Amino acid sequence: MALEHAILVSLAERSASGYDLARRFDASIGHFWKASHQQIYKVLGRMESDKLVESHLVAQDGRPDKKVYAITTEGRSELTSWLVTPTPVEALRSEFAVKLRALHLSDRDAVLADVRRRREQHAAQLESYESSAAHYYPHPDRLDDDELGPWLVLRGGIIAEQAGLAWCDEILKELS
Amino acid sequence: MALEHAILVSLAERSASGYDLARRFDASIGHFWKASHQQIYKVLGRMESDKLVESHLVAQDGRPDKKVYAITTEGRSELTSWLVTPTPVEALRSEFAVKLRALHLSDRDAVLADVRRRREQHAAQLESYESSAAHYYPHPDRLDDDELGPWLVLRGGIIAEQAGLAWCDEILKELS
DNA sequence: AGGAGCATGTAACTAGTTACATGATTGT
DNA sequence: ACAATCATGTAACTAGTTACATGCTCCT
Repeated sequence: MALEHAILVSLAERSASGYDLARRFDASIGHFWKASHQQIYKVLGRMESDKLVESHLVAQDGRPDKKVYAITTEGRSELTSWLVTPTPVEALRSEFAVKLRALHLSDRDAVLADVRRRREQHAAQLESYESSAAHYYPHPDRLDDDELGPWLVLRGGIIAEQAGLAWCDEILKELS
Repeated sequence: MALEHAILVSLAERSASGYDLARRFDASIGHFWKASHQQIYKVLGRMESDKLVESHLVAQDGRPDKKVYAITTEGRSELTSWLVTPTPVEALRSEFAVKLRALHLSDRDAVLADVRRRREQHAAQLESYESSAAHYYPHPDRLDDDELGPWLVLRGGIIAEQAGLAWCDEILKELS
């Protein structure tokens, strides 16, 4: 399961509670790996019994206690060996492509509206990635060692959104 | 569940057995929606009890009998209403992006080898899409009504593979 | 008084994967 | 003799989603 590994990556950077992880997944990593808090709590529980992570309770004032998880030595070695295994190409699953393929059975205006919606979503996501890039990496030609990975991931997001946008534009050209 | 709808699209074009569907999913639709034969049989069973499809046995000589499924009127109306509902943007899940993000914890050569592998896979897939396009749609400016959808889907595949390739090249440039 | 944010979870369900199981025919 | 193709499935498991559940504090 890759969520486990995504959590290990995140905890390797900094220890965190389930709640913290859920927020991190909403922000940075979450663009490439979504996870709900329910799923995170469940997986953290299993990871703890597998000794990949360990937790200790931290009392806070004015806020509920939190259970802070840290990666263990075992977790780190699991992470290291996962990092160097070849990654299987992920199967892309596109409901939209299935609908588009059935265009001749469908309603042209409905498809058109759907494509326009998608186009706007791609445009918005692209803009958000680009402003992240400008904000966090103003000098992409001079990146620290630990910035290169995140930067390249962000570039991947930008490239993917541009491609999504280009596809929508091509569809719109054909349909309207 | 979108597999149900992908099956309905496929059966709306032509009736088929579970086995036939599995092969179709391996070929055209499968580039955008993978499904194993086990899963297809299971879903077909449910769809039959839901009256979206109906089957009859066809005896063949020299080959095992097959159960040919056809879309029902109810299936067709389900399909029609699904086709016009707005499509939620699919969350992209990239194990590769998670690994790349952890580049500073990883082995540079292993990542490099992985990226090269992915690059070749994208290149191979792109070539396969492009030869499909050249073969099935030699005149993309004069497409029949029922060809436009599949053509646009193929274009989406081409655009996505080009983007994947471009990303790999950018990573390779940074890493080597 | 009400909503947002902090914090943790359980339960039930749906979707998808992997392993197992069978058996005939056709081609090398 | 052996592998590939045709043909259909079951069983066990893993991953992920949706709905439900609780309770405190801070801000408006």
